[in-house]
Amino acid sequence: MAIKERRARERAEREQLIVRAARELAEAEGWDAVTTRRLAERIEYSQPVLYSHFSGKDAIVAAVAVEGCAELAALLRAAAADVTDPREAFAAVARAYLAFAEANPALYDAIFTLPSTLPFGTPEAPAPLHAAFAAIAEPAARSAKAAGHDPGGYTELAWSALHGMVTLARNGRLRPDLDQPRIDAFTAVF
Amino acid sequence: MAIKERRARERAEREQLIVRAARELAEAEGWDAVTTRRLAERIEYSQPVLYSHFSGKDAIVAAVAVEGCAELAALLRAAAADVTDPREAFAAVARAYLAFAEANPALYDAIFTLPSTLPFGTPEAPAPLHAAFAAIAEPAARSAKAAGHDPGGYTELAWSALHGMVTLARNGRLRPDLDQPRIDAFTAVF
DNA sequence: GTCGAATGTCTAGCGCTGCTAGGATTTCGT
DNA sequence: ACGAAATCCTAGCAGCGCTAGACATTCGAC
Repeated sequence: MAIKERRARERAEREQLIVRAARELAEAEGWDAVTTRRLAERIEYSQPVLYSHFSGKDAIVAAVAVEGCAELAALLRAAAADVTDPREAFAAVARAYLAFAEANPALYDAIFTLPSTLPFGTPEAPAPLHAAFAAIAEPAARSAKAAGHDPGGYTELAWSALHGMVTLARNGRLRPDLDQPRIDAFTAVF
Repeated sequence: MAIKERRARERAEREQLIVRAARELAEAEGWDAVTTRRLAERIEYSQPVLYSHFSGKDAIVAAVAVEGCAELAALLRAAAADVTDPREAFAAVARAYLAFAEANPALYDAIFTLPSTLPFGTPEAPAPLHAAFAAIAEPAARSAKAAGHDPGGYTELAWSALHGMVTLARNGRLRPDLDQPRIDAFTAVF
């Protein structure tokens, strides 16, 4: 019985080892550099071992994304925790979101940009996905209401603006000297 | 001399054939399906012929993107052509932009989403790139000014919101039932 | 028309990718 | 110690972007 538990523990540790290796390699060199061979080497197993834990490379990326969602949710909640004004709270959430994306580009891509097998927006989605979305949507909705707007469209528009800023800036399509004016415009609007 | 011209003409036609094949295949099946083998088969040449026209697959995608920029620019200019009110003109541009993205997902990705070798935002960028960006930025700036905002940050924020809406919606991260409220919110803000 | 040079196109193959089949090794229970 | 179960591995598949050098075609000169 103790053997079964040790085995399960080792298995879980190895799974986490794979997810961590993928994440670190992606942040260091981009997702293109995350190959099954490099992951296998990094965890000191052979390639097929990856497949005893995950259905494929996509599933590894999805696991990294789920981990990232949990962290993002926690970060956004913390950003808004001591702010009572809804608009100020959402401004704080927005700044935290942008900072997260800047600090964790590969994680951000895994969650929001890369093709994904994760069931976003469905009831079956893992809890961290719900948590991350709620951590954006709830402060956004409160801010919209405080400004007299209908929260539905505004919430999604605000998130779209954040996401657009992240992705266009990263692709070199936005002017770096307009970073602050852009964020100021964002907080003025939303 | 006439032989030289015929050769140049044939070469240009073949180059255009490659770009068209890539574009059609991408729109039909996504960029993942655009492989050098499939392109070569489709234009009825062997693979290495692609490399006598383009430095690599990236360059083919870039050529598609440049073509798409020209079309987008023309479309956006046409959308705003008969609208005198700056805010209405930009609303029309926004709708045209969203419609373009929806009608041409692969083209949109080639321009705005995929890693690119194109020198966006530099003086050396091909004219269609400048034209497409100007066709977004100029109406946006006029709309911002008409509303009493500083155009710099607002212009880029507006574009970020559009781009965010396109990409998040495509990835299934936005609610389809909020499509219209989201666009209404956009035009109310920008 | 013939021939050689120039130009263009091809086959074959490289290194790399994600993934799998089946064999080899290790662990566990008796 | 032995056999079964679990785990891990090697080797290899099909596919990817790209390249070297061989082969084929076209062109210009005679």
